[in-house]
Amino acid sequence: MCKSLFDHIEKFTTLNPTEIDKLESVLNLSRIKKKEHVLKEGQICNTIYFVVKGCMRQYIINSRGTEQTLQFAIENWWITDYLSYHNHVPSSFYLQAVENTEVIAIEKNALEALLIEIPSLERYFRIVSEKTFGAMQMRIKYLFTMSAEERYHHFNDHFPEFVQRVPQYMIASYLDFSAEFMSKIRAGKI
Amino acid sequence: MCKSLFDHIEKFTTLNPTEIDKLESVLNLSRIKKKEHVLKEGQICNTIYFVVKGCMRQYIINSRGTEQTLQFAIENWWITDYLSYHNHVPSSFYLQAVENTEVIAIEKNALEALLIEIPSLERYFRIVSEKTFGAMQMRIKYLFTMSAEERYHHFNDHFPEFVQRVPQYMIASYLDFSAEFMSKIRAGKI
DNA sequence: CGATTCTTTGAAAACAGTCAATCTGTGTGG
DNA sequence: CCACACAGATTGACTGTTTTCAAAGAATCG
Repeated sequence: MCKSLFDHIEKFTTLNPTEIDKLESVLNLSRIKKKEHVLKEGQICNTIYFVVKGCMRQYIINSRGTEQTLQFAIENWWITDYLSYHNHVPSSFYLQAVENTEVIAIEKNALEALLIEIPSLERYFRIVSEKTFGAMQMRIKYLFTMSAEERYHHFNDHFPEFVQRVPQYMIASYLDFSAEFMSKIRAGKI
Repeated sequence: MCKSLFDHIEKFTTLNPTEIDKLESVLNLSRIKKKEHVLKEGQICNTIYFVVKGCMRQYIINSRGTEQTLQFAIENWWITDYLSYHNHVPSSFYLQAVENTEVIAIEKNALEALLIEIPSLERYFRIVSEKTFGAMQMRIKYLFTMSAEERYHHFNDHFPEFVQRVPQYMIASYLDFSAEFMSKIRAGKI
């Protein structure tokens, strides 16, 4: 069901029935199995994804062969590699389902054409992008100013349900410390 | 002169003469002296800034009283605190001129009204925001995967002129290490 | 169950920070 | 034009946080 997307759009702008129809025609509802990838390093990203249900993540594999999660997307978040998407260059990232996930996928060509046709939709994506950017600025602030332990507690306090939901090693790398260290923080051994 | 902004807009979309006039009417050209602030922590950010000439930075003061630069904006970049701007909450950041800087400032109210009027402009800001977001994703990747020394060399290789232009302690904090450590890297003592 | 996948533990080591002192350069006022 | 003040850069000794590695212990899933 695409209702959650339309509800989300309603928060920022309005679409008339014709516009809704047009938008609906470019949406591809898709189920991604846990651990399945929708993008791998080296591929060009031509799609943006809206999470209807479940959880996606963006990660890289570092020089020691360990996965590091850079971003999560849960219900009502968009996720893609915007650099690859806009510049048509190979991606540096993996996009993977953390759980069995339902997404709405939109292809770049179809979307870009539609955005020119529907200013309200352009507006929606502008606002969402700017807000996400604001969240990213705060994320960098936290990474820069808090110790590993502080980052863990802060995240745990703000997203307790999320911490239950995904494997610890993904949270650890998202907060930029090792899975072992997170385990020690949790055990109160720090 | 606002030519640089119009040139930048031309890269992504086109405005007709009427639209250019309307846009021009909301632009405030302003000179910011080196070290002068356009936003301080606790204030609500109602303005976005386009750097015509010079350099601005976003920074915070950490718990030990040290400034940490989170973002730079040089010629043709936009800078603001998007969280404060969109949610109308007190900012966590300082926005300051690194050099004597010419900016084009636009007030939120005027801009948001204009964006509804001029879809092409909405389009411009959407694309710029998404591209900046893509750059931020890469920045986080570098922060996560490279050692302090690697980050320094990488930055130095990609932006040698910029490293000359701003104080080292700002670069150091932008790359998330101490000024002292940067000094040691430069001296080859690492 | 049996096989992964994920988490925990402890010891040793590395990386980078802190602090305090010194050095360098640059712009300003006398 | 000099002297001084101040901002920025460097240095070394010490400290501490976090990583790495390896091994063992839970938990989950077909």
